[in-house]
Amino acid sequence: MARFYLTTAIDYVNSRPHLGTAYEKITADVIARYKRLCGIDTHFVMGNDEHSQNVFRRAIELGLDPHEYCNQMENEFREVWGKLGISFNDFIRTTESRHKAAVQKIAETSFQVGDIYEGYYEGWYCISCEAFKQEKDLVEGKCPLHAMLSPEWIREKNYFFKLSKYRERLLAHFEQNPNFLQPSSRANEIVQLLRGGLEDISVSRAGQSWGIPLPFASDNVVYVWFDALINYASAVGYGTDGERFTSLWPADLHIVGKDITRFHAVVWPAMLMSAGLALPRQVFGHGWVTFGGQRMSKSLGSSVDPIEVSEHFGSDPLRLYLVKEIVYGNDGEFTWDRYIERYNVDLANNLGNLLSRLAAMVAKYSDGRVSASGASGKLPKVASEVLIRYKAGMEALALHEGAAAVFQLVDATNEFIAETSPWVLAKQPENAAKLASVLFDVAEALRIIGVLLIPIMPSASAEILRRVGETTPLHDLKLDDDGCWRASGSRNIVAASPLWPRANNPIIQPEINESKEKS
RNA sequence: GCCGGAGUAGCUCAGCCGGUUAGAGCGUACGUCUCAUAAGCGUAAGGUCGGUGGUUCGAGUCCACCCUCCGGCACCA
Repeated sequence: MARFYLTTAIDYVNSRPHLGTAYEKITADVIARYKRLCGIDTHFVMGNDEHSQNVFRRAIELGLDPHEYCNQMENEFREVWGKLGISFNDFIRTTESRHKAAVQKIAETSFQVGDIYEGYYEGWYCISCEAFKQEKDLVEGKCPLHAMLSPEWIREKNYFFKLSKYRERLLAHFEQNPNFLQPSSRANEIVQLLRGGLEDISVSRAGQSWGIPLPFASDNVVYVWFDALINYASAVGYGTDGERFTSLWPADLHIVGKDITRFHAVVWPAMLMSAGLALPRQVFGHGWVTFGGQRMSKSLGSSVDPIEVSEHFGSDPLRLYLVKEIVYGNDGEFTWDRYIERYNVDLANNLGNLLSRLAAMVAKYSDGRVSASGASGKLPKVASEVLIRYKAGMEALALHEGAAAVFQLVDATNEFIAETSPWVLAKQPENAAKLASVLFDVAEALRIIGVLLIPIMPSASAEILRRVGETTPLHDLKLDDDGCWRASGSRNIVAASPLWPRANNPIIQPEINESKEKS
């Protein structure tokens, strides 16, 4: 059986996830569910990144043991992902022993082949933070968190990874695998970077307790990327379950934010080369969800709570909005006005209303049941064209195109009803066969719509399929069979209250904090 | 400063390798059906495609310069 291993970036546990973070998980989930719908054995991994001095400090501030703090954050994250319908198969935390084993194994392997060596790292060091600071992070030469103290220029012995050694191999990989990093504009940036040369990177810090010790130098803990990136391997058994690792590695797709594509497209592949492991097949760098024109950020007051959004209409409309309205790979704006607009148009007026129209007509004209009659109108052809466009979009990670294709079938079905006017046919006994055919076609189009929407709106799809009499359980439906027109059988059509009531009253918008004027 | 991206109808955006009257959705105006969630369907108005100058038989689509906005420029997840 074909398999697909998909990951998102693991998240820093500094606060509850905002809509921007949720966007990444939702789009990845759409891909995962799409692959499953295609009958592919899909393994979808997410997780939390817990080793960081910031996390450690935050826990201390709250008077918590860091592990305890991370446990609490895990629960919060899991709760949000659960409410958004994220169907991950595994959730990895970097403090888990399986992760520690993998990091140490890769570090050891890399060390053995001579890719990790002792060196000196220099920089501004804030004593209170117990961490090095970048020049750009300092405000007037001071640590923004501890402005009372002047940072010190410190030279520390730690370990470096020979990133520079892999420059040519990485360049060759980019040349030979033009789809390795998407969107392609990102790949161009990376190639430029590689041509310009690579510097070795520091991969450890001395004198810290919160982290994974280097196996060959236990007074050093592994630093940031050399820890976090390895989650993709540790989650599938590297260092703990070789058989499992062999069956799942390499990853087919890493979904990450565009800001960290470099680490996934340069550092991570180099680490894998050093450890003698295969590279992931593809990395996709998505854009930001902006709010008020700005990237979501708690400190700027430009963040939106995904749970708050989903409490209005449910998680499905939010998922649809994010997938359909934002070109995957580009930035996209979230506004409450536009969100409500799309909800009303796509879901209340078009798809939801279509479902109601069908149910009412079938109840009135056909005793709640539709049967295939042989002759069909234009919908089978439209449906097959839509299926092709849908698949093309999803396969190419143009998720917005896949989603848009489904709604082309919704539109065509509403048009078809207007063109055939079943209410007129119903008054003409001689047109009974025609009427039956029209009603069946509409029901069948809706059934296909329900199937195609499974990855995007899983809960709503289940309800749509129930109402149009699809009896196969959701997880048994397969795109290549059930996404095609079925010109046979008869089905009960369930009449029920509107799936998405029109939102006529404006939502009371949550207070938007004015972003502070930056001086 | 360097590199890259973007600037197309009121709004949000499509426009691949240059080719007939520049597209979609929403919004607006008008018309229309009545099965439906005052939803559906149809028609129309609306754009000198950031600016200037080029290449070309022909440019939103290529080139140069300029203006505006955004991102990246490496140890920050």
